[in-house]
Amino acid sequence: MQDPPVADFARQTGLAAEDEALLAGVPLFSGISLDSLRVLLADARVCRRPRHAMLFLQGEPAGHFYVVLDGWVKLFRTTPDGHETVIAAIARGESFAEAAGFAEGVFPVGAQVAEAARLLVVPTRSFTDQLGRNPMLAVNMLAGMSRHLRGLVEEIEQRTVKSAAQRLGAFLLKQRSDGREAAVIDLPTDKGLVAARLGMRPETLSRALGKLRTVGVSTRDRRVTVSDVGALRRYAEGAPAGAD
Amino acid sequence: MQDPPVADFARQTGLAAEDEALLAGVPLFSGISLDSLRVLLADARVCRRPRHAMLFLQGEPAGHFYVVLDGWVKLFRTTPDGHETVIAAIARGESFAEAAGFAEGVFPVGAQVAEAARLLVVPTRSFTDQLGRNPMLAVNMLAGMSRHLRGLVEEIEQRTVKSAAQRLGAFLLKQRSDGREAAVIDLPTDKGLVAARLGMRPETLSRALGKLRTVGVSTRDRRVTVSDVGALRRYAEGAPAGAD
DNA sequence: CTCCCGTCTTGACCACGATCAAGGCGGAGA
DNA sequence: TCTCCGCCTTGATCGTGGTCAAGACGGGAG
Repeated sequence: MQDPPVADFARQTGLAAEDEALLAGVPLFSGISLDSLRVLLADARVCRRPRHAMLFLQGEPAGHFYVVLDGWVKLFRTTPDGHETVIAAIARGESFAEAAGFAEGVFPVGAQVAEAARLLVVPTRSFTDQLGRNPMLAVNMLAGMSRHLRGLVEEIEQRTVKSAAQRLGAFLLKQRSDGREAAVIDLPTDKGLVAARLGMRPETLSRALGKLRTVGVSTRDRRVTVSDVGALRRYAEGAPAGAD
Repeated sequence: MQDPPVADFARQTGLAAEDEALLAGVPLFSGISLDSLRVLLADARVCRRPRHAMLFLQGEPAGHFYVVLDGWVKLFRTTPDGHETVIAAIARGESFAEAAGFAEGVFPVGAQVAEAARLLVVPTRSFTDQLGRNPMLAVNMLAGMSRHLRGLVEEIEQRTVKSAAQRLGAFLLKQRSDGREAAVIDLPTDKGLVAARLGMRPETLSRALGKLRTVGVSTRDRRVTVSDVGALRRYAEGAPAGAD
């Protein structure tokens, strides 16, 4: 008997074939081969959750972490005075509560589905067990994480050097799934969430969309159409005072 | 024969006893026991470098990473037009070029000693070898890193919500080594470097120091005196429009 | 001592995005 | 159909920090 074939892995976890490509692209798993990933995620399971479903509450004990296969998840913190502030908006292909993946503890934030989601749920225990059994796997993850760390920090620091419109442009380019010159992007639930994700107020997002109209970006409700991807990319990467 | 005694470790690496406490506090090593740390750093060596010494150049092949035991190190990037921009200022108790610790490659930035430094140099190869031999060690490092990651991202995001003066206040509080109510802090080399570290221009640092004068912070050259640590802490943590 | 140069400070100005406030639009319910 | 109540947009204003520019201060060399 060999290791269980790939088909078994898919059946057990509930992962579709195209999900594997997505998983390989998750920052947390960069630097890990597809085969290793199958081992690592042997005990993971796919689950579906409707909009507004609560995944976990702030302060709840954590025994697993998540990868978003589809949809959007909102992380929020409830302040002492009962006010709710959005910490992050997690998109398809991203993981969250990863810290819970290595050491059990409590979730530092709450999580709610913002747009009907398919999630991969990974139990902490089996995950670290597998890591412990495959030393080089852990080292590769460390390599991937520290590489990712640098990129993340750089990106966040660009918040000061790039304008709101440029950040929005970069966000749209990243969302666009196909590679064609014209693209249509559907924003998650409400624009307020997108604004939170980009670290700006809804009003500013509105104005930023207005500025992008000059480089061929049009909006109808929450459907955004990019007529010239190249122009948008040039705008997003250019100097802050670019095509204005 | 047992494992080599602690004294041997100290003699081989050149680490002083008080350095170990510092190392245990390095974010990269959080979540690792002191004993494990000794194993992990068996091949590391302490070296001293005078001010202005170049540690490595941008694009140079990387075979090791650093921990600052004393002094300051400046990371910079040389732009195509020959201009030099400061990426970060690394203080005592922090590591840099850590990405090089897990996977060999080239240094993405240059590094120069800004204030006469004692450095721990850790060779990549032996470091990953040890990690591979001690699986749970790698898992613990992953736990520590992802914990640290969250804190780092949060801190950087506060750049937008905290004022320049507040960030400076938090910086001063972190620098202060003793715990008394009044404290004296010596800034590294030039104030321009401190400004870079805090993500602001030198002019803004100057004005921020001016604002802190109202909460009992006085400056002479690069010696900063905090007369009331509690007041400063209240200011740094309070609302942006606090005691102004 | 004087000159020079780099660092630090201070001032004036400006751009960006947050905030406050008012209106537009669309969907749900009676 | 009309009303109500979200969300979204648009306008006006303001605070913060970056930029440009001009002086102050201090140390080193001649």
